[in-house]
Amino acid sequence: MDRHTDADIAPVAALIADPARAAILTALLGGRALAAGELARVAGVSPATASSHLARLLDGGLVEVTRQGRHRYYRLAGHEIAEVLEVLARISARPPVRSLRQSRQARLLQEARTCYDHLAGRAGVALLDALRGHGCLDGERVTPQGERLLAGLGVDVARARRTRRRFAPECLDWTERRPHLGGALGAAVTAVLLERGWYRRGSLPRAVELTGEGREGLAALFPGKELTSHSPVT
Amino acid sequence: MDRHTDADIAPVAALIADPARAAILTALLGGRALAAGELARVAGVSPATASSHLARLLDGGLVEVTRQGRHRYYRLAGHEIAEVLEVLARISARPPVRSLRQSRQARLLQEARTCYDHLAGRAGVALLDALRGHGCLDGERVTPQGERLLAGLGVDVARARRTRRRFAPECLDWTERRPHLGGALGAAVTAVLLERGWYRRGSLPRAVELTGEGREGLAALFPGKELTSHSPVT
DNA sequence: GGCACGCTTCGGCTCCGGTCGAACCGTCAC
DNA sequence: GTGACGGTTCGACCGGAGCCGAAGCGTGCC
Repeated sequence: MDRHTDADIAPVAALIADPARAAILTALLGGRALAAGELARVAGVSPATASSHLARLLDGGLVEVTRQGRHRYYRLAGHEIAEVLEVLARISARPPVRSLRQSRQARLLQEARTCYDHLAGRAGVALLDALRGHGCLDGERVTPQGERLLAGLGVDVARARRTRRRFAPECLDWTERRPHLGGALGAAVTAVLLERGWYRRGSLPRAVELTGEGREGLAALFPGKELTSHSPVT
Repeated sequence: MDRHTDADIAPVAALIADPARAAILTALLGGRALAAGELARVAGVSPATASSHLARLLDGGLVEVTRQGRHRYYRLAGHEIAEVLEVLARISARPPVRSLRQSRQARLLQEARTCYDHLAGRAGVALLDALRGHGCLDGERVTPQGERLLAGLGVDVARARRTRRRFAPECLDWTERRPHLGGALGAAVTAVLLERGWYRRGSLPRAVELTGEGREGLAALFPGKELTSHSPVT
């Protein structure tokens, strides 16, 4: 068989294969655009090296850039890219935890993080469970009851449905090994949760944390459910 | 942020990043186990080089091997690996077609191929459409009507449901850009189609082709639907 | 204007990893 | 046994890619 009849996956894989670039891409999985300097720090390389990596990622279409003053903010080029990184993470070994600080950071990410633009980790899995448990979702369809609940929360379900992106796929969580809500609906719900201040961005690029209002709001929305683990991460 | 708190995706990506290894993995997407020599030919490298690549893939857990006499047959290490390759293919550029022969091969693969262990290409997409169009599937659930139809075909739906693998996810087809049936159910259905001789393995590693019985059988099963394109690939 | 800062470009260094031929090991055929 | 064949291992070669310091470019601040 002639290999040229197939899509050429090697070049894209090569872009992800470098440790510095992988670190950059993983940091961008947080969904926010980050400045080149920050990314250099994240990847543990000099600004010169990071710049060269970013140029290659840009050329390969994995990231996009916007200039703002003397900063250049980089972000992932789309949710398909995020999907590739998530799927890769699922079959990659989790490196051993080396320090107390790392262990705390790891636990923060396991608890609640963004997966590009939707909620993941224990919180994301629990949210999907709660939606299903309250009969808001049937497969990928939103039930009438779900429409009411989401509308009350401020989620524009109809708008999410109009996008070309898949509506409400399950996204297998690589720390929990169980699904959380992805797709256009997952992104819309997560955007609302952040706007309302129920979750806020944490100190790590991908981490988010539940706020006091969030705890109350979610408890009212899903009575009898606990959306996060009982012991806060310390 | 410390990058060690995340799964490190770079090593796995590096395994896929080499053109020869990518060709080997893509060939193994056909779902069959192939001998080392065949894979060397497919990748366009010497047996020595291929052997070194296969050793690395084995070490990285991407492939498995079984010895049979003086042959060693390699296969993908699981459907998660196949998933990674498919997702990567989706964001990778399709290389330009260079010759008539390649163009014919490409058209064969577009028409019908296996995606590790389930049917893909136009045929796979049409099959999912037919199942949905006849009310056999509702989201990921099999309807009573679907149970009857699949049982008549000889698919053991209950057994597919018992596996730990996801039951009936949609798998976005990278040539058609529309979903086909994946997961445990997709694999079970495809196995039956091959057992019955409705499809048979083609000359290319991943290609399959509809047989005469297959055309009749599918037409009887899904009256009024055409499961493949009207013009045969020549 | 002048300086500080963020980022990129350039040049040169180093090293990892892909490549093959040749030799080696095991299996099958006769 | 002996030869053919499939596959792996070894050793040597070579090119590409990652790395950094220094210099260059543009923007913002005072």
